[in-house]
Amino acid sequence: MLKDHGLSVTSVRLAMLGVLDGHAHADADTIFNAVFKEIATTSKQAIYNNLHTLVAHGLIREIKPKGLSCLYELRVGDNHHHIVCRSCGKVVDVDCVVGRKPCLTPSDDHDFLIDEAEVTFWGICPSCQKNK
Amino acid sequence: MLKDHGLSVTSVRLAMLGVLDGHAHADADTIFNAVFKEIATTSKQAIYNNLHTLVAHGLIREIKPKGLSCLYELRVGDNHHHIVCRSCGKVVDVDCVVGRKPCLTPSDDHDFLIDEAEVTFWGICPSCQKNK
DNA sequence: TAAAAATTTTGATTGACTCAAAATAAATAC
DNA sequence: GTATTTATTTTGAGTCAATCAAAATTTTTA
Repeated sequence: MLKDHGLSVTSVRLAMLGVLDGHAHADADTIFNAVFKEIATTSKQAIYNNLHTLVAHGLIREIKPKGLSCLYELRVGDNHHHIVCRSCGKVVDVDCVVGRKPCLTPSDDHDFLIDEAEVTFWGICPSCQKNK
Repeated sequence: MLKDHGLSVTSVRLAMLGVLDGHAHADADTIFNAVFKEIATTSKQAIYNNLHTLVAHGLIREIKPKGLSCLYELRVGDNHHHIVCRSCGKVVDVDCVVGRKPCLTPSDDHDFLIDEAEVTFWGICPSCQKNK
């Protein structure tokens, strides 16, 4: 997968992809800590470098719900959306509401060349509802 | 308007609302600089304090497109959406795609109690299209 | 007008993220 | 396989939006 994109295969990258495979919507710090358990010499900077590189090559997707750090996920290219808990910040995926290429058409595009519609649902997750 | 919400009427708040009235999607720094022209003794902290207070009382709305600082606008309660230019960061409003309470229903709510659907369209604005 | 409450100012601080350059590892050419 | 080139990683400093805390001031209430 990395080679297909002309990227070097490094232990840090493999570890990062492994972490994301087991933990969608992880932030840079979470990924760093998880990778650090395997590779004690790794650095935050390497994590940031690779996150940017992988995003640029479309291997991972970056989202940034208000109030949270950037989150990363392996699901790319399917234009799925997210529900975010206002209370604990938990994020879950939801398939696109409308169809394949969904809400790509706003009521008025103001002559913008639109390539993505990002949808974020906000609410309270089940466990935070209980704790209230 | 401020009094209706039990808030003190201060010169800084009036100036801020005036700025937002003339300039939707302004960030804290922009608002500070504009207010500073009227009230040379004002501080960034006062701006931040009031932005939070006004947001909490629902008098203004805060959005935070990825890569930009928090932006503020007077249009509240109508669940409108935004188009953001990937190149220059310009933001424009779009009315809700679907209707009054639009996309409030995702394909699967995962038992979240959802209260808002935030839609951000990403693309290239007309003037950035020309400069390409 | 005085007392109480809210706001503003001032200054320090945080934290995610970035920048830059030397050190190292991976890929390519021989 | 080894040398060379290229890409990645490490290290350390630095940025910037935003936050925290407390004293000073303004606004509101009595």
